[in-house]
Amino acid sequence: MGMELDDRKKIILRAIIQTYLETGEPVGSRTISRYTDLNLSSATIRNEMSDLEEMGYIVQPHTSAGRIPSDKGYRLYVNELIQQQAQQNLASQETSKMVIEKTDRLEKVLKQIVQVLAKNTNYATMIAGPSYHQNSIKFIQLSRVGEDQLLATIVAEGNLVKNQMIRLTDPVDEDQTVRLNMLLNNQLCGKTIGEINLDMITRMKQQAGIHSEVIARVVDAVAEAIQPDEEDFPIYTSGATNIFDYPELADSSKAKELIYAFEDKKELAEMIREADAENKEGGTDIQAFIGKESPLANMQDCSVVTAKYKLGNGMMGTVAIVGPRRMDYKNVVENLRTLKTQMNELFGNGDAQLEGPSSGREVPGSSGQEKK
Amino acid sequence: MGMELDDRKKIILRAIIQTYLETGEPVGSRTISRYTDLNLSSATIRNEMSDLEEMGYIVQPHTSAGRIPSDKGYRLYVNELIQQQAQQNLASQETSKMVIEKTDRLEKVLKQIVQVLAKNTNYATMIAGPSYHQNSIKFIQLSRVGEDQLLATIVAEGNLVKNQMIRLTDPVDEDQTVRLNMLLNNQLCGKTIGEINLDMITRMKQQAGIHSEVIARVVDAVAEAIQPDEEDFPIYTSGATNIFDYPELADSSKAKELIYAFEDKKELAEMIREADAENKEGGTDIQAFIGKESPLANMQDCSVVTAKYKLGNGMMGTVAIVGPRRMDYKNVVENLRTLKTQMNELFGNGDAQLEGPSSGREVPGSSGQEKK
DNA sequence: TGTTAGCACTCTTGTTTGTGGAGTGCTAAC
DNA sequence: GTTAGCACTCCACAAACAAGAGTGCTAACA
Repeated sequence: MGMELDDRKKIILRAIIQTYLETGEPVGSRTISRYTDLNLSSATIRNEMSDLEEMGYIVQPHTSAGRIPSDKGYRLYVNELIQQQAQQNLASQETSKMVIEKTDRLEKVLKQIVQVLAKNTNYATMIAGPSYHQNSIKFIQLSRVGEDQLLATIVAEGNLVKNQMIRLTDPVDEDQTVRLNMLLNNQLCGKTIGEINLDMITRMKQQAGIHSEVIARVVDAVAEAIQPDEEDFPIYTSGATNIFDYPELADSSKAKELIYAFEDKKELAEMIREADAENKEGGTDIQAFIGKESPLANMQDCSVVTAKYKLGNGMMGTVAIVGPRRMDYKNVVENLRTLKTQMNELFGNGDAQLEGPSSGREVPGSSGQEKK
Repeated sequence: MGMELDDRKKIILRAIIQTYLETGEPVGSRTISRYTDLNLSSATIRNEMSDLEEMGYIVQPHTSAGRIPSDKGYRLYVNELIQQQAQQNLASQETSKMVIEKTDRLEKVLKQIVQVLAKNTNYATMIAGPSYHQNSIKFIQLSRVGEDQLLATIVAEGNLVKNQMIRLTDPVDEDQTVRLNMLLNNQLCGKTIGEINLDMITRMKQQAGIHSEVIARVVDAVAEAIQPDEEDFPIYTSGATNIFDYPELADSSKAKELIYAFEDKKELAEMIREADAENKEGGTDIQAFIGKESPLANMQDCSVVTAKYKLGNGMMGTVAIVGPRRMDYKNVVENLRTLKTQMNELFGNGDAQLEGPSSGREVPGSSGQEKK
């Protein structure tokens, strides 16, 4: 019995998958017989398909229907695709129609990315910005806003900015503010946010001595500001409604769950984390989760393709594209690859060219011109 | 012919509407005959319904089906509802299960509001935060980040904070920075952001004299930071997926448009603006847009109920609830009313109790305790 | 004059039934 | 190993049908 996956079977499998991706309907032996240049009759194809089914690469929705690819079949196809692409990754990039405008606000870049990807692929896209957590603090500016109010402005590597209002029980004067400012800077500058732990904070409180009450509050506030909270993992999405274009996802119950995930974003953050975790072991930067492999329960009927990108200043972002199982993997992978080169062009050459957002978003960036 | 809307007709109409709101299905004469305590036979009801239809308060989906309320019918019902509620608005408020936690970050309050409303009503909700535009500038802090970089931190009334990175062509020293800082503060403090126009900016550039090149860039940057941009109208949404629970909105094409509006938010901003515009003329603070009255083309099949709230520091926010035509107006209006009292409790007593977000969102607020 | 019972009629909704088509598996011939 | 042929299966779609809900109208009634 011809039970190994010889070349002919591969060709047929690929033909089945490609046809199915285009039409979305189970594909029969006759179609393949014409579609390929193998010059085989439908009967022969039928035999091969029977084998392919037994091997688990394709399935029949019901007897006497055509075949559709199984997750295993997609897997094979996608793996090949990713490897192929990796080799000739310079060839097709020039043909890309992706345009990421230069801008100096990270937030805007991220929004653009998801929008462009959503438009190019017609799937739902998302991107997770860099986590504030791994950046080190550049400096802290303490300003008196009123008698008993201070504003702490914390600037981290990559020009991420966070603001924190501090309301005090007792008034402070300008002098104290300056001293506090120095103390904070001495202790915290250069440390990464992850490094700043409770130990350090209590030590600072002790060193404070005289105004220990005031400083306790200030230090606490600053500590809170830089603690990674839910907002620390900013996520932008675009094209969530694209899923309505794919009938297999558009029925109310599934669509509701998917859309909810894109609205809520907490689940998405979870997904990104899981995807990143798996990505570490694997070598490639592009990762595909097909059907049941999907990291999220809601997305068992979808495929998710993720990729990691440099965002300047050593920050990394992860982008994910969510579509139906029968997504156009080729197009998706191509888009992700061209995005990669674009990002390298934008951020590859060394130093900061854009400001990071505060806590990931929404703080206006520079109007400074980029050095071209 | 009994062509004026006498009391009995009103009762029947109300009964029809209420029943329809509950069941979602056309309601027949027999149902009303039992449901009301009028003790009338279905035949009589039929006659009355025939009249009501001729008057335009109800319609028949097809011959020999029950009746459903028309927009005009809803209008009457809702108007009554709003007025009734306005009178007895103290009675039922205690029974509310709405809980807005005290917190000192405006952003979080807004998020909470939409979430609670979405949960209580099971409709899609949104809130537009205060526009930065009408607030006046409290002070500006200019900090040197590097040789050729400045960070401008702009604090406005209500403790809205904006950050703006400024990249310069030439380096500046500490001394210049301080002088620039003073100039900016002298000129801009106390002005509302709306007041700061091009005139003022060019005047400042002239006054600058010596480092006019540097100051031009700084002033421009600050000006840009406080210009109302798209982000100036922050909108939070929740429960967009609730619309899937209402079959009349859940079919793909309509759902797609609605969900898209909630994802994109630009359209929502537009809607809020229109609603606010209409709200000015009308006296009441709660406004209902029923079916075709809806301010957005996408929402012609929905009803939208909006309300305005104080958010402290004289800021106003507008909240909107979007559901099917047959939404539970009573519950919605009740929820909006209790929200109103809650907000008054939280923000009614005078001064700033929370920090505003930068550009409306995402800047960490104070950990300072509220004075209770 | 307003109210009610009765009845024929209409329209929707759900179910059943039947038919065409696409596709398969198998067998036998090449 | 490949292919033609054929019987069989199953879905998708349409037509036919029955049940139910509700109406409008007419005629009787208080």
